[in-house]
Amino acid sequence: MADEVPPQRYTAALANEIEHKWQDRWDDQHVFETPNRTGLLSEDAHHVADRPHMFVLDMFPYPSGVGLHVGHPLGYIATDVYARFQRMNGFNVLHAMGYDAFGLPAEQYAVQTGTHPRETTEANIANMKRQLRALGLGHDPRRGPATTDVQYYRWTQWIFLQIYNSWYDDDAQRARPIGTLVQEFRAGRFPTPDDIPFDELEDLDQRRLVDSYRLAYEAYAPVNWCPGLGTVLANEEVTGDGRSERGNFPVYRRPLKQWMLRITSYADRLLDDLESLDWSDSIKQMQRNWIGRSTGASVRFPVEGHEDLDIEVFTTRPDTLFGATYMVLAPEHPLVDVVTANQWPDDELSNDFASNPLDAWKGVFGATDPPPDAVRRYRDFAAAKTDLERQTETKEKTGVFIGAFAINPTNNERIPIFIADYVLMGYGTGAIMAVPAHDERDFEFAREFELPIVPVIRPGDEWLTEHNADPDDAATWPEAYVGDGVAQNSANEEVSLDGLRVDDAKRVVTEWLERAELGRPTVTYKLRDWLFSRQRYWGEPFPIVYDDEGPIALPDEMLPVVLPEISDFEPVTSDDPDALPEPPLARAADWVEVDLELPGPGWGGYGEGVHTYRRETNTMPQWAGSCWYYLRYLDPTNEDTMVDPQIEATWAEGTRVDGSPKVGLVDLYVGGVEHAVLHLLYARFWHKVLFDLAYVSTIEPFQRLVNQGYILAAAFVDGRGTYVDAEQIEERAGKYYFEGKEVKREFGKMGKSLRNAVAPDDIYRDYGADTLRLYEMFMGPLDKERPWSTADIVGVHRFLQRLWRNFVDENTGESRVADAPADDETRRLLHRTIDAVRTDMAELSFNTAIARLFELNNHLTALVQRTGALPLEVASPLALMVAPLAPHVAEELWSRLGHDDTLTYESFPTADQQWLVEERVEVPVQINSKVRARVEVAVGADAAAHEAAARAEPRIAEMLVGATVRQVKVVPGKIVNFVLA
RNA sequence: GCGCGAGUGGCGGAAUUGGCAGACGCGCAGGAUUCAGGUUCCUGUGCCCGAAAGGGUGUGGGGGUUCAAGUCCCCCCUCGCGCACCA
Repeated sequence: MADEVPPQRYTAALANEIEHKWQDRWDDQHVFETPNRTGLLSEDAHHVADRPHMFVLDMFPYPSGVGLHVGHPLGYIATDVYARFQRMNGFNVLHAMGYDAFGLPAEQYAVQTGTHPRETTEANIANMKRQLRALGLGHDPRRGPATTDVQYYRWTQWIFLQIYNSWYDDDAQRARPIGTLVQEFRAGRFPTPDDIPFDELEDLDQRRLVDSYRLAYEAYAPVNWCPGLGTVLANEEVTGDGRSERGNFPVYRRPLKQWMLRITSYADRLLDDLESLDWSDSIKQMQRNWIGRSTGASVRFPVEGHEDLDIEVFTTRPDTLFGATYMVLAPEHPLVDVVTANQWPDDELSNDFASNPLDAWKGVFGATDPPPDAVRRYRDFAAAKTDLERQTETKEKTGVFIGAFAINPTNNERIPIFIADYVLMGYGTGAIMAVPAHDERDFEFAREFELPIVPVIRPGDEWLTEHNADPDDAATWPEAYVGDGVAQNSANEEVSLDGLRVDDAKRVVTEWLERAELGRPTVTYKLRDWLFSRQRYWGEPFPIVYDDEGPIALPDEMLPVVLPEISDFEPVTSDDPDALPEPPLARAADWVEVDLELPGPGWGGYGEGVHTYRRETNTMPQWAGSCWYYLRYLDPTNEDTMVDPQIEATWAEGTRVDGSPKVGLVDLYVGGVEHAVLHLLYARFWHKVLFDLAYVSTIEPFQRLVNQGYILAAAFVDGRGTYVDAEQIEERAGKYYFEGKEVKREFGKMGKSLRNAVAPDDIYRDYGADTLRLYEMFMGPLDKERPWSTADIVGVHRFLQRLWRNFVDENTGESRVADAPADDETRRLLHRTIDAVRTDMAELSFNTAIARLFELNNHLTALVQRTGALPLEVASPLALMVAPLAPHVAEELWSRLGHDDTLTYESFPTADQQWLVEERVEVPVQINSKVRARVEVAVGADAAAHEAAARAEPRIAEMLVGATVRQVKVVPGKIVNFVLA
């Protein structure tokens, strides 16, 4: 069998031989080492001095211990094809791969086995590097740091210090060094405690005041505490049903003192600058939703019986203020305890309300006891609900009256105050004015609790007709009216909104609120500050120590703060939500206690002499290292600075796809959609801080983002609902069997959990790496999910075999390429192919580029069979066009054409216009829009010539006999259509 | 519920500005090579009628605009993803 295969056929064995040979050669000759134009790594810059620069980036991987499956490298192959293509277009392309190596799995493995996480991590990185090298990825090996390298995280710590030592100047809309804040205090721009001049404040007060403005600060605030992981988590790491994204443990809201980063100061810029990025609309929309900006007004409602107390609410519908008939506070709102009455109000209610609804307002929680007990009971009820219950439960409104009244400032009506869990403490002010006529939730609540519903916007006639509703009587309404309309019942002595449409009414009422000092225009965000500390071992230590008064930043010279060696890596985990976080580093006693002489700025008196300090024992979250790794790729060996600004500036040059100057540093960033809000938001935030502080010249990190689709694969479930190994499935007559028993087929993301992973090593063995690369690129558009089918691989493998055979005699190994001219038809096809492949590659449309190459190669197969030779003028450009996709075989063919150097830096072929223009073109002829014939006309022929040619076509002529031609439509070069009467 | 995306042969997928639907690949059928299987090469392959010529029909469903619609407009269905009491 195998012995009958021709000795020089392109089989897996030959492919592997070629692949190893070229991978070794690329390394030996440093082919993919990309020089900087200036600074470090610029020794070879003369090669590229005049080349434009391009930065092509992958989301770097976590070096997992289980190794890669074929779904992982999809994006890496795509960026590699693009990077190779652009190198051949004359760009100096930066393409490298680092490792996001801090994180839980290595630490959990360490807990189980005692193996130091560093050891596990390094072994995993080595294995992953081996697997990626086998794919032939053209990475600069000098530029891929691991976030766990001390020389890397030293700069992560340094960036933290920059953030810590900055404050956000809202007027200038940018971060500024903390020193300038002191100047502002001295100049009197910001208030000081008790209006004491800054320099007359106690040192400690100065320090506290300044600390409260920093972009990195400690806060005692409700955070996501996950006892199951033994750590706190960022909002972004908690799933919708209140569990940890990692490990799926329950998460509890608890007030704890933690490090926070002031990302909310950047909310507007993070939102607005999305406009200038070439990202998909869906990712932009996900970021917009996460930031959640809404504009409206905050309004202060006086509270009856509390002269100097107002409750502030936020609303996006200030135009409906006259219709506010009650108020709702979040159950945990701090003013609830102040405002709650001791007794229920008595009959006086019936003076203000048509009937006495007190019993309805008390509901089940206040039925028997006075308001304070009702409040306590309701709070217990609300707190006991998990987030999951809140979600799955029908959104039935619950709540209770707290016995107190606020005053609607527009009309001085008494409005009852409720607490209800449909108002969230975490958004706006944690209190709302309820306008049941024009808000669905308030409407439901009002119906439930028999509260008045006052229409202040007249619904459109269509809505009124449809619901058979009376515009003045909300009792006839089936639901709230939330659309546009004309304001009504909205006038007092100072202001009238009546007759205004919603937008105008908003403006007018907001102006009045400001004049009357009752409120002001306000913008709120869903985005919260970023919880930045974790109770883990395997992360970056903070460059922070404490004295008795609080945190102190270490000076740059004391970096890096190296992670101490300890033996017990285990965080204290528990099922008890009341357990306290306890970081493993706290156990490293000789590391935690440290004697230092700090050259402090003078506040707090910690600058003089050697003192004993305690180190911060929390570590940074995994996102810290991934926030800036792309910057380190630019200047990975620099020991003096994070990145040489001049080097950053050269890589920042360039244009967007549409030719306008780019605002983001990285030209193309490819990665998974799962980072839509986490990594991509955090990295943008850090980049903007670094921009404000003039460490980088770009306002955004990633100009163009492409999310590659997942690779799906068939997965099989047995009768018990367990996934079984997809490799052991037998198919018979459209049914699937595992160990003889029938199983059900599903499709899902390839991976360990569905037991449907395919290892790249198996594919190399059976087909070679070039085949794998080509297959992954041929499966479909990069950004679409696609089902893996090992059976389909033979298609691209056959292409490579045919390609090989067209160049090389399978039996003798001799070249079949001859320096003879190609015929015109072949030339035309070649140049059309070049033209199309160029366009497709530039648009990342690799699947269609490959299809074009198939067509050309199929044509050549017939040609070689007919003539016995492949013309050199076709062979050379073909090898070059294949090179980005299947670089090993292309290099081999190129060298067999007599070239000594790698083709990496050869020019990508350019189509000769002469061979793109056809002399004659075939045009379909339609009768009544159905194609009935085709005619050939000269290119550039006019409409009359087209019509004449069509009429001369025998079949058309026949069909036109005796028919009345009502109209003839001609689009020259495209179509002729006879419209008959 | 809101937002985004997608629905095209047996399968993966192609189709600038509306202008020959199904490129390319898999699979399938037939043929050549072969003792045979496999490989390789050639031919065919949306569906229906037909020996063929040819005809009809066809891009989730329904309507519309147009000489012409996968593409534009309106309504609906299904699937995937994200968000979800955000005031």
